[in-house]
Amino acid sequence: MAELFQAPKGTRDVLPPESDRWQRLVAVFAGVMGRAAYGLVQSPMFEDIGVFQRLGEGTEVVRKEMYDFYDKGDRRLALRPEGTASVVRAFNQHRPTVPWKVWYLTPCFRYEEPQAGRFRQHHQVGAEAIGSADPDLDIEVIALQHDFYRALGLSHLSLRLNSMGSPGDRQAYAERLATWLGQRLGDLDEADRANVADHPLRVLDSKRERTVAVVADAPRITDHLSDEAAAHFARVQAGLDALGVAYEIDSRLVRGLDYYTHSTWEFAAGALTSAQNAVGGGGRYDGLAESLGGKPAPGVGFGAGIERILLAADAEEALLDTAASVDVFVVDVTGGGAGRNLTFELRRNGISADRAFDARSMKAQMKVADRSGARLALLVGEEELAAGTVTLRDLRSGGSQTALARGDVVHEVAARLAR
RNA sequence: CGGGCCGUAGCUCAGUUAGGUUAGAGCGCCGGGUUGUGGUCCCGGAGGUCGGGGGUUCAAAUCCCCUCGGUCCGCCCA
Repeated sequence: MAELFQAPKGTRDVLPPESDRWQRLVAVFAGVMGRAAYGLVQSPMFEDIGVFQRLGEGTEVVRKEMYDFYDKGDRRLALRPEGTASVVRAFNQHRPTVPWKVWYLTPCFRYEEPQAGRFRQHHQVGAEAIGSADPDLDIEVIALQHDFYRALGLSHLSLRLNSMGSPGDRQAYAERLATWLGQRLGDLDEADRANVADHPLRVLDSKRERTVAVVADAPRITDHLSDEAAAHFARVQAGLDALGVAYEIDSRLVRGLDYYTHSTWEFAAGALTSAQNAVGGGGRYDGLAESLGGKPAPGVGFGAGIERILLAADAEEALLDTAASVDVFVVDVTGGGAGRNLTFELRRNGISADRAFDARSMKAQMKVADRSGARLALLVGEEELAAGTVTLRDLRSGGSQTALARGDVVHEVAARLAR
């Protein structure tokens, strides 16, 4: 026997019926974004590694989790670890009219140890609005993300919101924080000390006990915003209030990616007890387009992890599996040809239909018909074939049967299904 | 990168503590229950190198060593 291959570590096959939940999730997302005039963008799953390195040298994602490789042309490429960078790169490349409002569905790759809600390949839906600094776009994007979760039936979600201020504010605050933390190095957890000088904001994100205790008293970014940034933040809060999107301000919220300015936020699933309870997050990234070599262009967007959303949905018993079924099941005990033709005739007239294969017995075919969930069975035996008829059996109401002329089948079935 | 738990049929698991007849169950799958008909019920069947390798022993799913997976926690993140 040849070696039995398995899906690589940290990856999963999504099969029916679970894949049906994916389809519905994506359909809900496409609906929410489509109604808000966001269009689908498809971009390559790999890019020049530089595109992702601009996400920030302070991020774990870039520092040690990148799936990078050299291709046959000696180009250094990487599989995308997140969705925003490629979209911004595409924006720079194509210069669409602004604001450019797009959504995406993509796998993301990160080389890390798998655990509950964490994979080497996971999937995100997300949206970006690029080319406008209007705080109403921050609001629009946050509210759309919120509405997406609600449309899925999720209710136990919390939204934490923060502002990183303008790029200047962020820089000034980082320096202020580095100085403050530098005076308390000895009190920090050893593992966090290395970040103080170069990536002080990362220290705010630490979950280590000693560090958390120290950071509780650290200066808050929201106390050091410029007037302009403070006004932006106030407008965002007012807008969310007006749209009924609940949130709490968390001035220590620092997300994993370094490019955020102004609004930054994260949705967590209260129903998830695992450590990986973030189901999505986003922020404004006014400096990213420029750092990717484009003209300066502000932008704002979010990503949401499909696997995590489905875990949260499981916990809330939302977005449940629905048994996929067809309307009609065709049983043919005359060899299969008549049933094949009838099945396609139904399908070509917009009626979902399936059939059995391998010339099995009528009993066996009826079992399959039952499992298929079909409302109606159409039976073709030697008698029907000779008489030019098809027997219609109602599988739900006790099994009443009627004979139909072969030529009337589609019409009759359609009429029955319409009831 | 550090740590815990777990690998026996397609799935969920017994059996491992005190090694011993052809390794079991439920579900699922296939066939049958007399002359074309599902869901309940009954009968039968297929399907497992007990994760892999080595060792101890008359004898290993069971004991020992190594190894590979899976899973979960920390850290980090969706």
